[in-house]
Amino acid sequence: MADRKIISFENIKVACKNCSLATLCLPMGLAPEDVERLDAIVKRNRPLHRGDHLFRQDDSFHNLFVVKTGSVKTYAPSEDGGEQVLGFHLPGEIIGLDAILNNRHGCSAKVLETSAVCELPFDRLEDLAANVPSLQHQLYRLMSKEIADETHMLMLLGKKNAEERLAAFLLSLSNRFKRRGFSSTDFYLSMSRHEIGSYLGLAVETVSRLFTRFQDEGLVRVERKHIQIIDREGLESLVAGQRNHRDQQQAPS
Amino acid sequence: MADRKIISFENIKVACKNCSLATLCLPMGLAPEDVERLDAIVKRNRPLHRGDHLFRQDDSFHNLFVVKTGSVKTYAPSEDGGEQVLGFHLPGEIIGLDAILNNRHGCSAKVLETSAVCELPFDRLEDLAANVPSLQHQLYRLMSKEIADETHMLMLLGKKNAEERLAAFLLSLSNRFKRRGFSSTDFYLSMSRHEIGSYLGLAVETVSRLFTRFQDEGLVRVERKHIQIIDREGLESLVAGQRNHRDQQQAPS
DNA sequence: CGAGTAGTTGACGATTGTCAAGATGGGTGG
DNA sequence: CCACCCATCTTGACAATCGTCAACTACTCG
Repeated sequence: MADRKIISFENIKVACKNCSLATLCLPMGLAPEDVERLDAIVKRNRPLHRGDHLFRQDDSFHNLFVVKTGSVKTYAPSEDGGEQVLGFHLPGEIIGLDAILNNRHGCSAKVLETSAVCELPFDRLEDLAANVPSLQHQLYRLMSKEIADETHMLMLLGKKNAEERLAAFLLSLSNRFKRRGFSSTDFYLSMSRHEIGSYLGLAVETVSRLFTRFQDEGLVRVERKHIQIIDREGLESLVAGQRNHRDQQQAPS
Repeated sequence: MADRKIISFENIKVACKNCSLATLCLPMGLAPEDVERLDAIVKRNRPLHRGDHLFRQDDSFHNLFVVKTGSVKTYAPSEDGGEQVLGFHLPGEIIGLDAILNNRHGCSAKVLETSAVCELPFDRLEDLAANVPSLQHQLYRLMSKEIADETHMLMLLGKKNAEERLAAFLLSLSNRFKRRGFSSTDFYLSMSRHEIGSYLGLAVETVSRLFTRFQDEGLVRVERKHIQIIDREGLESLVAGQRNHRDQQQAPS
């Protein structure tokens, strides 16, 4: 644990070329000299702490952010102080792409735990991309991925029931942890039940009940924030909609 | 009516520089000579008819598509022949951006009525964008808009009830028609009740009931596909969640 | 150690989906 | 040109999922 912390803090300072996330982040597919040019515009800040904001809704847009370690949530604040959670972001994931349109952030971003975050001035990134085709392409790919991911989420919210949503959520986290070199079967949630519910369009109580039910059914072991995936296939067949009847509907012509 | 048709068909052939959509499509903000370069790579096809596909899920990706006249739906087919509608696309809107990631279309696209569609070979567009900064920026903006729009839809599906969803849908169409020079208060739906329901995550019957209720409450006039917005403000206050209680929830910390 | 927040569990009700039957209208063929 | 047919839409009755309210437990953090 102490070891992990030290490694994390060293990571904060490392340039893209030495960063373990290079294969899923912006540098993916870039030639070494182009990575250096990218490195030159990346700002690396001190670690942020739980509750710190990367930006708030309506802030003017200057930088994209990439999570390096830790996790971040994006959310839409509502007048009455409520929050609709829009996404959870793990290391290597880019935040802020929706702000290019109006040069203004459409949502807020807050770190969920002590996290390191890289900052990329978008205007300089855009200039660099114009001169580095592989970077330009990678930017398009990352934006495309954001669109595809959100489309996937639309399907989840549009036609899946509570149980399918939570199962899909757990599997998504599992897969993302795996790609980042963490265990895919044993991890800690950095977000609250309430935040999970908000993200999945469910009440806290429903999330809580589902966790206990999944545990009773032997799909997972849950101990507050600590999750162990016991029966991955079971979860997958839930997502596939084994019990989903709305699926059968047709939307003809 | 005959007049409208003739105008539509003339539109099909016009180059970007003469196209009435130039202010909301790719050419927005481009210098005239750059619009000509863009024109050079745009393919303009014969009109498509109801039910024709632009592409199907898993097709390999070569072109982006822009609706010129008519309307198109994107949807995710499911094994059993069902469809989950992902979006409805009006003139000036780009389709296919989610396919850049894997060079493969993640959904299918089908025209809802006789429509004209422009085709843009993405690799040539990418090359051109690298040499025309304003085009590159416009491409980023359009992708950003796609992300922002989907985020908006996530909020709709995540925390709005049936009535709020349908009201938001009608207002969205109204606004989009207005920007395109059509009436914002009197229009025809090119999609079925079933497709609306699929898009909004509701059963057909719920959509149908809501239409009659909205009409009874004097918000709209509905006559099958013909919609007239009577009380725009009433619809807006519905969307704002006048009756929505889930809104009051907090997602603390 | 105490207070407040997060999580769990139970009881209940409302919204919305499901099933079924009927109405409407557009399209086609005689 | 009319009539029939089939898909779409509407309406009603019922049921189930999931949200709401409430009480209680268990952490976490000063």
